Amino acid sequence: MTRTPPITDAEWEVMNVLWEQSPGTALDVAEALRSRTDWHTKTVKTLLGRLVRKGVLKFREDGNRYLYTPAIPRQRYVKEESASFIERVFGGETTPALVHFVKSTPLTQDEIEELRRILDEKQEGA
Amino acid sequence: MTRTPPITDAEWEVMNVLWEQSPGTALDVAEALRSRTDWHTKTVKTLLGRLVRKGVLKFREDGNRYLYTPAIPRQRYVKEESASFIERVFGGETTPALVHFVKSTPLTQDEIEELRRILDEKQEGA
DNA sequence: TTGCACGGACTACAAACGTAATCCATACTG
DNA sequence: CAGTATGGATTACGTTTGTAGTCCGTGCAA
Repeated sequence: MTRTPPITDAEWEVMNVLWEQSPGTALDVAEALRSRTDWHTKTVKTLLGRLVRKGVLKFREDGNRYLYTPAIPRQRYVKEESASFIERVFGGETTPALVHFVKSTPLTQDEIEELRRILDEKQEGA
Repeated sequence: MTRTPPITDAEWEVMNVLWEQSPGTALDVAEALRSRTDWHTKTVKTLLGRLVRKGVLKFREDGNRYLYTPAIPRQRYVKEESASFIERVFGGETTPALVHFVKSTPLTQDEIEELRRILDEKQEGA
């Protein structure tokens, strides 16, 4: 369980594409991002290269291009990023953070039900 | 409602001190941070200066030094930072984010109760 | 009264970032 | 076969960030 290398905002965009669907070529990623960003393909390639160097992406050759695949599961990053976010914004206090989110997120009836179920499960587990 | 200027990790540390208690001198802040960081006082002053330039902090003179006070409420930043975090990590989907947090946060009985109450309130509001 | 300690202003400076452009090999187009 | 488009590798470059250091004025200690 080597430490996960920190990734930047721009790199998150790229990873989100590949976590969603992989493997993918540089062009695949660039096109997927075209709707959200206006990055030049070159820019995307730079980011892919940096991610490979960091060990967050792997690739295998396919003819003359690379097929990229995440080397670290999204889950790991979600966990870390969440922790560092809560640390920064809520001083590490997860419960206040949670309360804040529940209060400030608009929820449908169904979603409220779902959250209740989850709370029930937690209560049993404990 | 002018846009809130982005603040960095280091700047958050400083702001957290002053949001907690203000006004405060540079030395106050530096000392409050001493437990969490090992920043030189000069470093803290640089950060204070940057925050003032960004308009996130105000100050008034008090003899030969400044008394700093937040110019933007913590609440605004919590909201923004939360939004950008969720955008990045959960692609803007707040409900999955919420579910993730509820599932992954260890909660006491009381906290579970509290969250249930909050859900009840939301349900009534709707 | 002399000098230093502390305050803020300004300057420094390497690493990380965002955002490409250039270089070079090769594959495809005509 | 010539020229061009494409792919990755390398290089670029201004800005932001973390982390101070230097400069200069002044109030306090001796």
